[in-house]
Amino acid sequence: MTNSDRPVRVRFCPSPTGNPHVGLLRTCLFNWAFARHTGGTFVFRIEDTDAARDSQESYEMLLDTLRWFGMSWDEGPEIGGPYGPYRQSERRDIYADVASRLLASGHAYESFSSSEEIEARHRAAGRDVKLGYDNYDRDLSEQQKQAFRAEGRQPVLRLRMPDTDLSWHDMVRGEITFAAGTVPDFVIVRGNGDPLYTLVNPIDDAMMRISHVLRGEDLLPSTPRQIALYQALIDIDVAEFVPEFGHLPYVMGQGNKKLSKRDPQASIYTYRDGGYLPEGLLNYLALLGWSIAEDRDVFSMAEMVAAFDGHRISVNPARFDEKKCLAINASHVRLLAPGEFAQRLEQFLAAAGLVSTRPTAEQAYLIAEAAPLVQERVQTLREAAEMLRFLFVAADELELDDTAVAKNLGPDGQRVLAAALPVLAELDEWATEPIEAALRAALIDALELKPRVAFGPLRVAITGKQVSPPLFESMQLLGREESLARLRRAQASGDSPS
RNA sequence: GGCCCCGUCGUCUAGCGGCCUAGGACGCCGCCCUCUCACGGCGGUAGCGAGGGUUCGAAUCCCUUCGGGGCUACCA
Repeated sequence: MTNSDRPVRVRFCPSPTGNPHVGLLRTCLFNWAFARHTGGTFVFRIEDTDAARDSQESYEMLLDTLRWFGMSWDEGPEIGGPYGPYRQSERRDIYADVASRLLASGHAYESFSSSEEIEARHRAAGRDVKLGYDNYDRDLSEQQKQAFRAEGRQPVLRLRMPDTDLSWHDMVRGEITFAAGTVPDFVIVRGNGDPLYTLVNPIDDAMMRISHVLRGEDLLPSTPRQIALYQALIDIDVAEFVPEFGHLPYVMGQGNKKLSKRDPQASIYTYRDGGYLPEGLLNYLALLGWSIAEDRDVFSMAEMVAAFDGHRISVNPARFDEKKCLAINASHVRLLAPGEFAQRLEQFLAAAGLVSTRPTAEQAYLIAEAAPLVQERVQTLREAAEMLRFLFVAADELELDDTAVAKNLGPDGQRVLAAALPVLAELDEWATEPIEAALRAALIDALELKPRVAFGPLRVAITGKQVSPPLFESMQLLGREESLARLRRAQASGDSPS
């Protein structure tokens, strides 16, 4: 069986440290999309072998984030699967067993050298001390080992690297070769018996029958070591094959720095709480190193899945551009069916505390009516919520923007308010059309004002801001009472400028 | 230092020897639409890091060089 006709099994295997960040989720997305495209299996595994840094909170954020994005996993935490458990902290016996077999078969050996000793040997031989481990303990005799042990030394386990070139065909970068002798024997088990990432990651991939390893570029230099380990694992019947590798480009932050986990710009939660749509963020993440076609960059996940065959992945690092991310999100906001947009807006308004957790009938009505007014004006749900805030507060609680007041509610503005109030008060039918007609007659025709001059003061009085949903619709939604109250309040505020 | 990866508009990219006087998107700048802001429409700005080859022909292939990045842990 060749790699190309083996069933596709890919995995996402983060370590639960810190916030889920965009680079991590980009990698997850590519794996997920590849699995869905090929009809393969998407495995979710938690690499919690570093007790000092791992946290339960981080673990839960990871699951939470995948669910928010709608990236479901076929095997993994909480659902199990045929190759479980899927948390490495629960697999320690497996690693101990494999490590001992590696040792017994001679693929691994005990190494007693301290880093000082390694360095000293390099110095003595006139070699560069940065060369790394010198494979000194490869062929220690039993007596030598006994002697070290007698000194109280705890050996680490190292993998014996083959003395051949190590190369592979990278799914995104093509042929990559590391010359024989450039990769020293590396540690797979600590002196205290703890297995290292270098060991457990390939073991799990092998035992879970992972066919394609799509991961960050930072892991590229460790690939020759893993291939060597795979060969050893095949030899002792733990692995059946060496998977395909593909190394995804970095996601960079502003400037030319790799996006740091601590950077708020990197945190998925910054976007979720900021009112981004999961499909919008996902779409942008997909653009970080992949393109669907020559002249398209807005697409759905269904379209991505249909197109994502592992090709067209870029080799260049991608900078995370917040403006473009926002623009892509805005496109998805507009793409939402009106009812769907209203529903998500309702959830966001509730989460923001602007409406009750279970909106009242009146609130639900307002949201349904107002949503279409803002859907094409905003880029995020948060922005929509802010734009509609005026609908959910009483006239006396409405905050008036200072500069908006200064620019619109001076003497000229007062003249507008004075002219508008009686007309509106006497209006027969309180609906958008009559409101507009009456105001145009009273302000544009009678006072000969330009529209923007005429409606500005009313807009500020009604919404508190210079930028708002369409004015007449806003007044209509607010109702006559409330609208008149706001206009009168604006008159009062004009009397005593602050 | 050694090893490895990368280099097309400001940014993300298309391009895989002729279709390229280099296409799209975001951004930015104009104009139109317009009750504000958006949306939408139209137009504009701006790029193959450099130098050598190979070839009738190079953004595309080769070499060198410069620049950026990563790894070089008993982290992952």
